Formats: sequence, structure tokens, C-alpha cells
Amino acid sequence: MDAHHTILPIGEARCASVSCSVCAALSAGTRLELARLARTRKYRAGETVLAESGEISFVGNVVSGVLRMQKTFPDGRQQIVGLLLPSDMFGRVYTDTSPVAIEAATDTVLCCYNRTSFEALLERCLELEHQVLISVSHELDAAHDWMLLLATQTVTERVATFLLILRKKNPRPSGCEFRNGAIVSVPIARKDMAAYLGTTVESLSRSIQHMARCGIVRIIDAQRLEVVNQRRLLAISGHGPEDFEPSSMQLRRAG
Amino acid sequence: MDAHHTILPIGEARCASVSCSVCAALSAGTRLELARLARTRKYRAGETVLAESGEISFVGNVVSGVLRMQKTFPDGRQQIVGLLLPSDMFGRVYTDTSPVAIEAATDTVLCCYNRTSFEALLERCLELEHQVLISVSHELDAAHDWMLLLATQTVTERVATFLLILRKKNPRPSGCEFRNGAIVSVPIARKDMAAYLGTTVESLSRSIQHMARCGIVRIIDAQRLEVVNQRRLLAISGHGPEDFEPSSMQLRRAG
DNA sequence: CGAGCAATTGAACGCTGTCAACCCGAGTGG
DNA sequence: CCACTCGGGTTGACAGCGTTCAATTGCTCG
Repeated sequence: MDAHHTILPIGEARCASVSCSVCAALSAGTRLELARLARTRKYRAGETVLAESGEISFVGNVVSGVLRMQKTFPDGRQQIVGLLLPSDMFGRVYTDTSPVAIEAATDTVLCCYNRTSFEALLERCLELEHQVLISVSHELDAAHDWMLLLATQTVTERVATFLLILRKKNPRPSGCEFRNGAIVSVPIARKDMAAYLGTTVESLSRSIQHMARCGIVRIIDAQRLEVVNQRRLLAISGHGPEDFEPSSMQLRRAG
Repeated sequence: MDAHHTILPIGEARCASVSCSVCAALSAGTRLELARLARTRKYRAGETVLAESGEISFVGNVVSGVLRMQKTFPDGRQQIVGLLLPSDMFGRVYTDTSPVAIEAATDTVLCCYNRTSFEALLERCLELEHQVLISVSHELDAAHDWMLLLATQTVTERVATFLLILRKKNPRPSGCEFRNGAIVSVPIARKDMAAYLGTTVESLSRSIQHMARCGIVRIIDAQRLEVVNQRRLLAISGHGPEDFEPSSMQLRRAG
């Protein structure tokens, strides 16, 4: 209904299929077929990409920005069940309606494929279906991890875990290694962060300020935190160092 | 290491492939190939089927009993991230190690397939990979639903939701329609129920006893509850009637 | 400059986890 | 047959974490 977002033909942003985690593992031929289907869409922060229980007319992957997958209760309570960062796939195949709402948490550029066309391609390309299956499996793993976090950890533990995840995902900016490499940029607002961590903005703020007073992090601004004492951050998170080492991430990539 | 469980050749329990949700959608040919791979395994309550971070040597589906998928923190806190009831699939393809522990919550009979053989079959049978993809997608939906429950609902709300889910899954026993049809059998112990609902046995007990005092349920024994007032149970759960469809009899008074 | 939003801070209440005791049925062994 | 043990389940008292309500600050935008 609302057409605030823009749809561009290919060519504009030259949809970065190569940087999509699913596409990256495909053969050149399949990737070419995918590229033919690709359309770029841009959304402003707050706009809805796919509505909860709404029709899924397209799927795709994030080029830039952040999408949130969220579910809402009849009484209004809502929870973010997943964040989608650049290269992540969104949408669902073989299903008509989306079980979650997908919204732009920031201004966002997406690389989209018409769902039925994508499904048709799936039928022909075994390797593509293969990749999609692996992608959904990883999403399931992430969901299980988050269930553990939501059900057993305190708010401060969750915040610590979230910061470590961000630190793992955001490869340190070019040239930064020691102190500067510990700067974590939070790509979303406190409100979304709270909804993702299953708490409130107030409790979230208290946790962050508390960690700052303890000298664990330093607050540069609302979106940027410097990890001053990573050891204590790890201890607070309740995880072992192995859960956030860059090496463990690369091992999982292989299918 | 522990070989308490028993492995039987086919024929014994005549692995009920037809009652497996994934297998049911397959063609006769594919089903036959699957049946050739099938081996029956039996586990006693408490035994481990697949260890967390352990090798996945086989996959399969539940014939009878209940499996729990659980994750454990370094400090010992643990959370059940999913229950597997008869006809549900367990295990994971294209992955060497299991991200969750899979344990028998009750005495259990499984229908198992060697994982590599199963994967080889997947490569040949598009429809099977198709079904597995759909199965994992549904698991993901369930995980998202549960995240919403864990993060936003109170313990009593979770209990109500859980009972309604059980009521939906367990088709009413033969011949029972009205009052008797409202008897929900809880297939697991309080301890597992608490771990699944992200709470403690004490809080769980209090919630159930409270609902009993309010005349919403009647406690027959620890494993069997009668739903006396389904309307209030639905109201407590925070869901609309549509979320638990088969019980749409409630709305029928108008026509 | 005022409106509006994001973020923070303070105070008080309440849900729920923790610790403890208790009940009860099922084994178990004398 | 009884005493004992053990595990599952229930109940009570209590403290604490976190939500809720409320107020304040700082910033952007019109």
C-alpha cells in the first residue's frame, strides 16, 4: 500500500550478489541466472518490507542497512526474533505468508528476487536449494542460541553477549588493531536493541551505563562503544572465548 | 560409549515411515528407498541420542516417546529449545556436529537413517530435500514463536500456551468429545517442562496450582490435566483462538 | 523556539528465582 | 510387612532483578 520505498532495475547499485553469503557459494552459471532476477529495493528506516502474516511476494538479501524480523502479540507486546545484516538472506520459500514481520531498522538497500521466479530457479538448481537449506539451518541455530540467551541470561549478560556478537560480525575497520579495533558500532537504536534482547530501553541503558562505570566499555556515543576490557566482557557474557573467536566463525562457513 | 540403547534391524517395529511428517509427503519410490535405510533404535529416558557439539552419525524421526533438544551453558544453566514428538524429524544434514544435545525425555523409539546415506539420498531426490527444507523452516517458525513466548510472556502465560499447544497436538482420544476431550496429557516431567518454558519447577507448580484454584484446569495427576475453562485459558495465553485452530468449537455458538 | 524523539536517571512495585521444608509414591532390602 | 531411601512434586518465606511510571536532558527538525 505504501510505496515510500523505491524499486530500481539492475545496474543502479549493481546488486552485490557476490557479497551475499548464499550466492557466494554458487557456481558462476547459477549466479548469472540469479543476477537476471535481481531487483534493487530501497527502504527508509521504519518501513515494512514484509508484513506479519502478509504475502511474501519476493525474497532477497540485504545489501546495506539492517532489517529486523519481529513478531507481535495481540496485546501489542513485540519481540525482535532476528536481525538481518548485509549479506543475510530474508524471506521464505515455499510459503505464502510470512510468519514474521520484516522491517527496515535503518535506511536499507535490498537485492530482491520475485519469490515464484526464485522458487522456479530452486527447482532447477540443486546447489541453490542446497545453499538455502544450509542458510535456514544456520538461522535455526541462531534462533536456538537466542532462546538460550533469552531464557537463562540476565539483562547484563545479554548485553555483553550482544556486544561480543557485534564485535565478531563487524570485522575491525581497516588499519585498526588494538584499542581502536575494540570499537563496536551498534547499527540499531536502543529501542530495537531492547526488543531484540527481550528487555526494556531502561534496563538496557542501566546495564550499559553500569558496564561503563565498571570500566568494561567506554561510551563514545549512543551508537559506538569501545570495549576496554574484553576479558571481563567475556566473563560477564557467560561464554568461553571460543564462542567469539573469528576462527570459529570461519570453520562454520564450510558446508 | 554407553550402549544402553538398542539398535534393531528393520522389521521389528516396522518403522512407521508413513506416520513421519516428512516421509508422508513423499512418493512411493522415495519412501521405499528411505525404508531400506531405516534402523530402529530404542532409548531409555535420560539417555543421550546426540551430544551437544558431538558428531551426527545419524538422523531420523520419532516413532514413540519424546526427545528434548537442549543447550547448556558453561556454568550449567540449560534450556530446552525444542521437544520432538512422534513423527518429528531430528538431527541435521550437511553438518558434522550437533549444535544441540538430543536426549530421550521418556523411553523412546526412533526410526534412524545413517546420515551420510541420507544425505546421498537427498542429492538424488529433489522432493526429499524439498521436504527437509520445509521441515527445517517449520522448526525455525516454532523457534521464533518460542522466542516471543520466552521474552515477553509471564510464566502463567507460558504455561497456558504450552497446554494449548499440547491440546492441539494431541488429537482427542477416541470417543472423547466434550469434557473428556479436554484432558491434556503432559508427556514430560515438570523438570523438562520448566526447562522448556524457561522457568523453574517451583514457579511452574505455582502457576498450575493457581490455574487449578481458579477453576481453569483440574489436576488429575501430574501428567494429566483437564481443561475446564478453555476460554479463560486462551485469554491467559494471550493468543487469539485462531492460533489454536482445531478448537474453533468455542466460536460456534453464533451459528 | 517549541515539538518530538532518543537516551538516561530515579523510585517503587511485583514477578519470579532461590532456599528450605514437606508430602508422597516407588523401589529396595531386611 | 515395615523401615528406609530417593526422586518428583508441592508449598512457604524472602530477596532481588527488572519492569513500570515518571521526570530530566540533549538533540534534531520544522
